[in-house]
Amino acid sequence: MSESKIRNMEELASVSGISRPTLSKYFNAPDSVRASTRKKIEAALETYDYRPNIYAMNQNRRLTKNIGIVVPFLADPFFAEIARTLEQRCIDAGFRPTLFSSHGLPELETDILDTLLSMRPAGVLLAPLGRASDKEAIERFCEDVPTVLFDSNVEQFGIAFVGSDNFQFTKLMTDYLCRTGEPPSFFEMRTPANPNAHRRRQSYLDAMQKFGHTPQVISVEGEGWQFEEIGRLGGHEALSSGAFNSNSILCSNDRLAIGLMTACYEKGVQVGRTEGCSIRVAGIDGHPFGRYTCPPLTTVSHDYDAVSKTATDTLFSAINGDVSPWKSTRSEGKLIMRDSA
Amino acid sequence: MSESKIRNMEELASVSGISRPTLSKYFNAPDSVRASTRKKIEAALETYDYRPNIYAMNQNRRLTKNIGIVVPFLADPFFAEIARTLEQRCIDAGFRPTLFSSHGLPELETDILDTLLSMRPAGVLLAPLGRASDKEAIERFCEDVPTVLFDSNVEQFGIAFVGSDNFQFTKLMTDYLCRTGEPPSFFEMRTPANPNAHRRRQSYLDAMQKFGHTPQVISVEGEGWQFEEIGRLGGHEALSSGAFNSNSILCSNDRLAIGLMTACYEKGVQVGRTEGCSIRVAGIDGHPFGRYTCPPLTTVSHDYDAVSKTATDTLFSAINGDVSPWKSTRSEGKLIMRDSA
DNA sequence: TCATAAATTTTACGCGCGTAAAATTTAGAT
DNA sequence: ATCTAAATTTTACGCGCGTAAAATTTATGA
Repeated sequence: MSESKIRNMEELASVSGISRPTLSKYFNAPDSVRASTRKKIEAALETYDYRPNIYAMNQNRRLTKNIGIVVPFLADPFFAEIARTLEQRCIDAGFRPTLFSSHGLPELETDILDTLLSMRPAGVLLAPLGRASDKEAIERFCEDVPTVLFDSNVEQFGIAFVGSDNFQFTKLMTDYLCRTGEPPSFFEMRTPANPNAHRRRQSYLDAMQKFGHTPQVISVEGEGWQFEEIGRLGGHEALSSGAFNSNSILCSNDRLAIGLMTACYEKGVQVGRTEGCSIRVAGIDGHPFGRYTCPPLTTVSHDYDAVSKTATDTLFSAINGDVSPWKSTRSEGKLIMRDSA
Repeated sequence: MSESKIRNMEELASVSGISRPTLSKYFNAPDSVRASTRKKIEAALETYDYRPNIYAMNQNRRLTKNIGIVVPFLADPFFAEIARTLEQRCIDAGFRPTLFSSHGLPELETDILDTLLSMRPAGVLLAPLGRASDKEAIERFCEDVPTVLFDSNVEQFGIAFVGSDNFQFTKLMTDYLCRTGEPPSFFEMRTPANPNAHRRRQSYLDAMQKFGHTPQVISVEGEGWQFEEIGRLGGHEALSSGAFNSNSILCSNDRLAIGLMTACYEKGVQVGRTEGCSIRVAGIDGHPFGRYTCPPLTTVSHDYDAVSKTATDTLFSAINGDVSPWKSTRSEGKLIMRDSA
């Protein structure tokens, strides 16, 4: 009943009859103390409501339980979703994830790495900005902190890369489009933020060649992460000038596709694969909102579970001391057939 | 040249010729030391690359420089955007923001408050889940930590509430729809996650009465934060049964509107305000993707800047000791006229 | 009952920095 | 040159916990 708040482990030791070092051991690994001792501690914990001071803990621990999760652009639902999954896996494994978004800004990305450095995290899951990243800063960071890169690869930094197989994604969709209609043109940003874009273009070219079709790549201007707007403006221009050789358009990513579809709407061009439609539009990424575009967007979805599981498993085993050579894992995607193509 | 890393403030003191307490003072407020001293410190800092241990700092400081930002659902671009703005303002003010998302889960929200408690933050910006929140947990939390609630209000907890004027939002849109076409029906979730929904319905009812029209509220079933899907399914049902008395539909929020528009598309119902369209759809929130729906969504946009500025200013002055009575601030929204209504 | 290993307690030290009070130096003005 | 207030240094203590080593207790089996 003495609801006097416990201030520190010392006080908890006196009221619980357990020594402070044993309490310390308990908080770091409840199973490392005898069952009877654990019972006593947990009983005391219910009466007294005490929680260790994380700053004192982290100051003295060799390694904190913190894990940093960094994504390039959190307002993109794709990253929001992958971040959510990663976060949950870290919590389940007993770590404390902290989420950061670079908001598309290279300086901010570097600042975040700086902040992370001072947090002395056990590990970091980093999706770099890509082209705009300060690669030297990332390299230096990876030397100090166990880091798994995901989504987009930058050299062979960190302990591993985990992402999606962009070649398989694009080939899958190119294949589908060729089988069900005209071979597609490819719609992309000329200077994409994300290096995956180059793999996607190349994979499109490879697939078209393999199928014996003539490829066409439409590269539109635009910088930054406002992909929808870039797609819309570029789409207007391409449609006006009759640039598309095909009535099937494969977009480098879903957000670009959403923008292109808006341009089509604004130009009165019917999108879809049914009668009366004059253009098919497909994307890549499995964007959560793709289901609700009009028409719903045909796309290739990332395997969020596989990517996040591989990324966290790799990081956790590295934290536990497993030293394996640098490795790249790329998950396959699933075709999501909807009405846009 | 002696690139030997500085381990702590003590070592920096010896190499810089400045005493440790003065260095401590510098790191807490660079302007609090003499200009000449600051020069010396900053010169040393460039040669030796040292950064204070945040855990040791936070352990001893009366108050940390941490600020928690909690949103109910980060995959919603509205919250991603407001979180981004808040984050930036905290950084600019010299604080260290940490971002959390409840992911729509009440237990997670409580866990986050627990985590925050152990971080001893200087303050917290909290957008609660709403109806599903553990109100007692929030109340207890607010007693211990200076907290500004935003987006959706829960009682009069914390030091203030900052949000949008949902009455003004809804009235503005209702007014617009009445002036430009048939008075709207109102489309909402029967059991909304967010309490703002009730204000919006009430405001719709008030406005309709004021304009002398008969209101109609369509409440659709569905739980959780998958608003688009709820809107789509509810939309299908309403369209099939001919439930709508009006050809103008005001949706309680943009995501619901996006779902309804998808339902319209799937039913072959033309949305828009031009010739040949049979239904107008409007939303509320200024959702970033509303510009790219087909047709683009007419909506009322939050004043992100005003909300985030008021929220952070309120919190910062509270942290600085200003004790003012609980206050609620609600910013007005701007009508964004597009093609859907 | 006794031996043995495991768990726990005791004891002691250190982590890196905040902070307070007193002693000293410095800057700016007289 | 002298004075005064501000800045700085010195000195000293504490924060809450990790961790190591030695001493002690406990559990388990023979």
